[in-house]
Amino acid sequence: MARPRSNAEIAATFRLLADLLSLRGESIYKINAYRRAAESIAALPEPITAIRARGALDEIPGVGKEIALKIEQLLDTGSFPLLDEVQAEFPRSVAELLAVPGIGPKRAAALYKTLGIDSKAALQRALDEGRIAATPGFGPTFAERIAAALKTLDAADTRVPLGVARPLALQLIAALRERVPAIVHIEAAGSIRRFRETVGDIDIVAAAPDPRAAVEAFITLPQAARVEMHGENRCRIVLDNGLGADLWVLPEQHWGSLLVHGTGSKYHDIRLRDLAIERGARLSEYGIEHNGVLHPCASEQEVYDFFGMQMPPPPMRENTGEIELALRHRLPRVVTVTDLRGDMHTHSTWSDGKASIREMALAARARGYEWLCLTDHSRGLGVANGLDARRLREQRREIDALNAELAPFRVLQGVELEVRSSGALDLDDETLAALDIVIASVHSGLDQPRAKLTARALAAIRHPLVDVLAHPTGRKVSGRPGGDFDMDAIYAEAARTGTALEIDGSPDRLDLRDVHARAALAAGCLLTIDSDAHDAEALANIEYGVGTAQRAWIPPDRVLNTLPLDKLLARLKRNRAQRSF
DNA sequence: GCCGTTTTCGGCCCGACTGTTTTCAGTCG
Repeated sequence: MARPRSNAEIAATFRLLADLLSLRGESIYKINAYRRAAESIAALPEPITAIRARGALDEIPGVGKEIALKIEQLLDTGSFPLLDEVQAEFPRSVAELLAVPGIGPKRAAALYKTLGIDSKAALQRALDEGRIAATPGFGPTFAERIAAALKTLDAADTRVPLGVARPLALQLIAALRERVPAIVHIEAAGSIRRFRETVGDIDIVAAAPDPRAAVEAFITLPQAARVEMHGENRCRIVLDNGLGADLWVLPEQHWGSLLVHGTGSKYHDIRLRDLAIERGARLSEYGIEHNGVLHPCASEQEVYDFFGMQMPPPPMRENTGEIELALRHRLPRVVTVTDLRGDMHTHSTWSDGKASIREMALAARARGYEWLCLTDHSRGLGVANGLDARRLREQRREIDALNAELAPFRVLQGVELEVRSSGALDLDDETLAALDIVIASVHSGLDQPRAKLTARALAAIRHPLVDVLAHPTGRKVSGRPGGDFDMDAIYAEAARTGTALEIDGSPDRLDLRDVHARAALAAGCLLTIDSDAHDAEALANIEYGVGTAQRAWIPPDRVLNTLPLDKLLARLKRNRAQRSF
């Protein structure tokens, strides 16, 4: 490997080291120390090179003298003695075996030493040749299980987008509720509840008087292509698409501790259990054991109350500093769905939406909004039936009539304005000035070089009639990486001009993503959280945007669409007036 | 290897499931 520089690369090196040491049978505590340091480094908000320059490496949680030294050697020379030594013992590709479910360090080391299996590919070959089934200590049962695991590993190679996993989870929950009416609580936990943009498997937790009955019902659901394991209160099925789904069920009095445990993250959870130990107690999904007595926790609040700390919203539970702040009662208040007074980015049948303006407005009002910005595409996006100046004037008449009828609810007329490949805006200033709000989008030419692409975004941000830059990077969760923008330049210019940056809640976009939104917040930017809905139902996608904003610790006073109508209009007007043509 | 509201030594998250285990190791979340 080239010399690691980035936090992610340094973290990956320590993960690899931990894996290789586990093959060697090194102390689990030493291995866990390296793993903890790796996770800690991966979650750092600033480049590790900057921390090193400050001489503050050992201030990183889980990094002491030894690991700090190894980090320095890694940065300077690309390796360190222990890494070289253990790699001489086990080729790094042997670590691939650990990713196969059912193979841990002991079996991986045995496979390498007895059969010379040094990679996932070699494992597959050995299985095909029947060498594993024939080896004492492994046998046909093990070989079968591993072969099946390898197949699903390849099929469901990576994590699936949140926008795919969450609806599946909600379906499973509805189906199970129907079959087991005695279920008291049930929720999608894990990375779904934390609104991570991709999901490794579905975690569902439930409270019911008879856990076993719920487990039995779950494993016989038609959605279960395969049952991987099941016991008294836990089970795991595999869905048709290869995604795993775990269910944990306990009686109602344990619901709170079970939900905390199921929500994670793993490292948040471990940190809580450490806190319990410091107080002479033990925390598990059953509750808190203190002086030999188990105190079940029926609500999450009870768990956090035991530690005298605030309860972080699930998207903040990543052990990236939230626990320390919660202990000091200094957790920032983050924006919630109920803080939002309206949606700033929606479409109708006037461009490529599926619902009329009236349908969108009624659905928005039913959500409890005070206002809705209708932002159909501008003419340049021909595929979306974009609007020109004449059609915008026609649309204004329809909106005015609707507003007369729906008052005090208000539909604001806006546009999602194309920023052309040349950098020019798609409509003239006179047309834009007549609109209530303008959000600008870079849809085309996302493969342009960094300088040109960034210049387009900056031109839009600087334009006095542009209020919001929509989905700023253009990335898609399911694959498209997004344009090579200079994000720091975009944050700086947006902060300077007061142009808001969007967190687009459409689950395939989530753009800005969590880390970008956090950086934008730090740079002093104003944000919007939008659904980008193309039909009435999709207005609910705002929840994904709010989840992403919570992951970025965005407070409500930095989100434009928490403003009531009069303040929003005044804010837009004032911002336009302050920026001269 | 790291760390400290009992500690600079002696701990290190916790419980469930699987397999072939006749009392527990390995793996997982």
